[in-house]
Amino acid sequence: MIQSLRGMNDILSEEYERFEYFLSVASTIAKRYGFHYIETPLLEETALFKRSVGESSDIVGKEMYQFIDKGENDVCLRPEGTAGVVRAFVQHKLDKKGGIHRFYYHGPMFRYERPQKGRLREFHQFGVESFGVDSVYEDALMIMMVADILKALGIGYRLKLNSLGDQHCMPEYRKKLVTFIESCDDAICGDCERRKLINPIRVLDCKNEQCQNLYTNAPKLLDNLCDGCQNDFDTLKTILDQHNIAYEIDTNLVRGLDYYSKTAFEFVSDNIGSQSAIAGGGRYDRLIEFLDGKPTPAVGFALGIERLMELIIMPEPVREGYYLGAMDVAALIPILLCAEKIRRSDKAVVEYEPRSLKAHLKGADRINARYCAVIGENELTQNSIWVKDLVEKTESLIPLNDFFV
RNA sequence: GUGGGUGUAGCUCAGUCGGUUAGAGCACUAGAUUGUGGUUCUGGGGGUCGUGGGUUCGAGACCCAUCACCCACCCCA
Repeated sequence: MIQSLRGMNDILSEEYERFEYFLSVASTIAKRYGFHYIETPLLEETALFKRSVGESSDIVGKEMYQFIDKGENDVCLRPEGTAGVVRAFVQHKLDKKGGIHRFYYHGPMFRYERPQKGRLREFHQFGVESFGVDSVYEDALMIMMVADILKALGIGYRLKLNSLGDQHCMPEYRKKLVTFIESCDDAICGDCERRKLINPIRVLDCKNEQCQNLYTNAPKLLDNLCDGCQNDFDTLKTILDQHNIAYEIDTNLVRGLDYYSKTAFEFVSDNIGSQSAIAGGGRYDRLIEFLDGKPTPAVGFALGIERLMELIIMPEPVREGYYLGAMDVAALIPILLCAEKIRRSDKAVVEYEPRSLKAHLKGADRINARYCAVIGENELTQNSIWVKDLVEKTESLIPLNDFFV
C-alpha cells in the first residue's frame, strides 16, 4: 500500500469541516480589518528564503525541501509565508507605488522536521502582512486581529510580548550581550557557543537550564531600547490594556526568523502539548529592502492551523437539505429527477439502493438531512413523493408535478 | 538530527506462561405486526495481528530490521 509521505497528512470529512470553518472565520475577520487575499506560489527560488528568513535560522539551515529543478534552478517549497508575499509586493512594484497594502493568505508550508504532535512536514498557516504603516497602532491591530480570530473560535491563549529594538539600538545591545556571553563562556552549552557567533540574541531562549541560570543577569533587550522603540512599546502596551487584551512581557521571546525587529509577539496554548505556539508575528521594517525593495515598514503574523484544529469549538450542526430514497427500483427514476430539481437551490443526497422506509429514515438521520423524501409503490401509483420534515415531524404527499416547479 | 514508547476489525481496545477456529464495545447491515428516524433485542458481514526476516513442533505474543504514529529534546506556527 502506498502511504502519504511522513509528516504529510490528508484532511478529510469532519476534520476538513473544521479546517474550512477556521478559514471562513479567519478570512471574514481579516476582510473586516481591510485585508485582501493574496496567493503566492508554493515553490520559490531558494535565495528568497536565504535572504529573508536568514541562513542562521534552523528553517533555512536544515529544514527546507530544496532541490534543483529541470531548468537547473535552485528552488524550494516555501517553509513560511512572509517571504513570498514580500517578494510579490516588491515584484509588482507596490513599494514604489506607495500607500498602504494589506494582505492575508493561507496555504501549505513545508519544513523537513521530525514530526510530532503539532508539528508536521506539510502544515497550513493563515497569515497576514501589512506594508507601508509605520505606526505601532498597526502592530496593535495585528494582535487584536489574532485575538479576534481566537475568540471567535472559542480558543483560550496566553500572549507573550517583547520588543527586539531597531537598527539603532539592536546592534549596540548585541555587542553588550556578546560581551556578557563571553564573560560566562566556559559554562554555556554547545548550542549557545554556536549561537554566540551566528545570532547571539538566540541564546536568550535557550532551553538549557544551566544556560538560563547564567542568563538571568544578562542585559535585557527591553532595558536597552532607544527612545523611539521604547515609546512604541509603551504605546502598544497602552493600546492592549485599553482593549482588554492580557499579555505577559517575555524578554526572552526571540523569534526564530531573522527579519523581525521592534514588536515581537507569540500566542501560546497550554492545551496542545509541547508545540504550543499557535500564532506568532511582529514587525519587519528592514525586510523589504533586504529583498531589493524600497524601504517600507511592515508588520505581520502567521497562525498554525493544525495546532488550532482540536481547540476549535464548532457551532452546533443544523439539519439541512434532502435525503432521497426509493423503496422500489422503479421509483429511482422520479427520485433522481426530484434530486436534480432540489439541487438548483438546496442540497440533495440520493440513496440508490431500494430500502425499507425505516432504513431510509435512518439514512436521512445519519447524514443530518432536514427532509427525508421517499417514493415507494403507493407514491408511484399516485405519481407523488412522500416528504417528511425531520425537525417539525410533519409529513406530506406531494404530487410530482408540483414538486419544485 | 538524538532519546524513549506504541502498532490486533472502519474506530476504541482485550488477548494469561508461546498452544489448536483471534475477541468485545461502538460503527455498518438485516430482521423483531408486511410503510415511520435518533431507544431496545436478535442475527450477519468485516482481520495477511503495521511490514519483512528469524527462533520454535507451534508466534498476535519472543528476537532483529524496517515503516508509521505518540512523548520528550531541538525547532517553530
